Amino acid sequence: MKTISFSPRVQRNREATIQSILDVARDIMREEGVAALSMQELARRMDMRAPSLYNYFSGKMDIYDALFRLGFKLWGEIVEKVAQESATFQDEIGRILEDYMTFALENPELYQLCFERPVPGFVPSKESLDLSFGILKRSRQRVENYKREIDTELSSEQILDLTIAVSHGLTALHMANEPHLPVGKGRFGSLIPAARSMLEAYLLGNGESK
Amino acid sequence: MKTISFSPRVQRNREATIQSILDVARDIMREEGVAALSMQELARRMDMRAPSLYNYFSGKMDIYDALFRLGFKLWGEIVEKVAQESATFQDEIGRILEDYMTFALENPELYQLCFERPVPGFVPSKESLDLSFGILKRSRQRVENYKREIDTELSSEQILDLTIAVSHGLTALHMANEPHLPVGKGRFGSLIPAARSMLEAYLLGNGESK
DNA sequence: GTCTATAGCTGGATAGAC
DNA sequence: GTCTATCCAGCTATAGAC
Repeated sequence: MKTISFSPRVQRNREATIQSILDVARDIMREEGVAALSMQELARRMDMRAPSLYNYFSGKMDIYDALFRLGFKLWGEIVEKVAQESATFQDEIGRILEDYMTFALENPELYQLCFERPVPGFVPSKESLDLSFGILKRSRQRVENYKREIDTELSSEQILDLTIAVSHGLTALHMANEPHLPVGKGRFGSLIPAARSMLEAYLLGNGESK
Repeated sequence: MKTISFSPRVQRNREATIQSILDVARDIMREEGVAALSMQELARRMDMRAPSLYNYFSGKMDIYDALFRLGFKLWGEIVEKVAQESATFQDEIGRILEDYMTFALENPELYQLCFERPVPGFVPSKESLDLSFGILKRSRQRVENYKREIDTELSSEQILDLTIAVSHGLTALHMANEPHLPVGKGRFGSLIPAARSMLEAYLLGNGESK
């Protein structure tokens, strides 16, 4: 009887609580839709009252913003890993096509929050936008380095944007139509090899097929 | 003094009122976000009380469903027009890339409702889904007819889906990043000619550039 | 067909006790 | 840091008078 009872939620410290809030928020967004997050439901699942959440975040938009940053942090790590592990431009295109869809499948709520605009009224903070823009800039730099082996009139920005557009098109349609199927399967997921061949052929003047 | 005063809204008949409700609903969705439509705001702008709307629609989801059908009706008309006016498969690909983005720019709220999933809880009725699937089937039939001039191992379904994915990728990113710019302009809008060349080269084995 | 009234609920956020 | 209490607002939808 030396201590009073503990809430089931881990209470170690402030950072752990913040982490837990973000995790639970992601659960809600995944289950009920990104735009359906509510402070009350979040508090309910945290075994808290809603006002307590305001000790950790200044409001709902602040939570969205933190998750927006988390999404780009995770995506940025994937991009860096792809860059390190790719020997050729072809490899890198193929990996990006696949890893973009994998990211969306594993983190659908972050994918939607970061790459679509499902929440009326949510505008990422400047700090968050800077983070996402930094990833874009590093990618442009990488394409610039590959530029000598690329046979096209397109600028390195255009090469990158075209690759992003193809990746996004396949992934967005996969998520909208067959989000239950894994990477590589389904109407759009199965088109990754074709999309890769298409981009390679167009950017490298190499007609080699899948 | 034979008649009492008229509401400013056109009262000719039921059909005109329904039309007007849908128009005003689109205004709201465009201004405040697709998911932000509300019966009260809708009634306010119609100079009605909210309960009166229920004489025309069974609820908010019924309005979304009507607009979903309208979106695919308009899009279907565009696809038919493109089909009629295109002499070659190349023409048709180029027109679709451009007209898909034009449709999104001119009807952003219908585009989002039909091709993204921004409204938690909205599921199109079977009737509406049948309409959208009919457009897809006719498009597949058209690609099948072109198949003889296409040099690829892809099925006609895959050819169509790859074209759709590229169109959607460019358009979705254009709408998310630079919706104020017209077709053909901006980071992604300006990539339409490149995307067209890429698809042509891949599907027709024709390296001819833009 | 339109209205008033209202049920019934959910939400974001704050004040202030402890 | 957490709570109770509360404000204030919004919403969908229905009942029933006219």
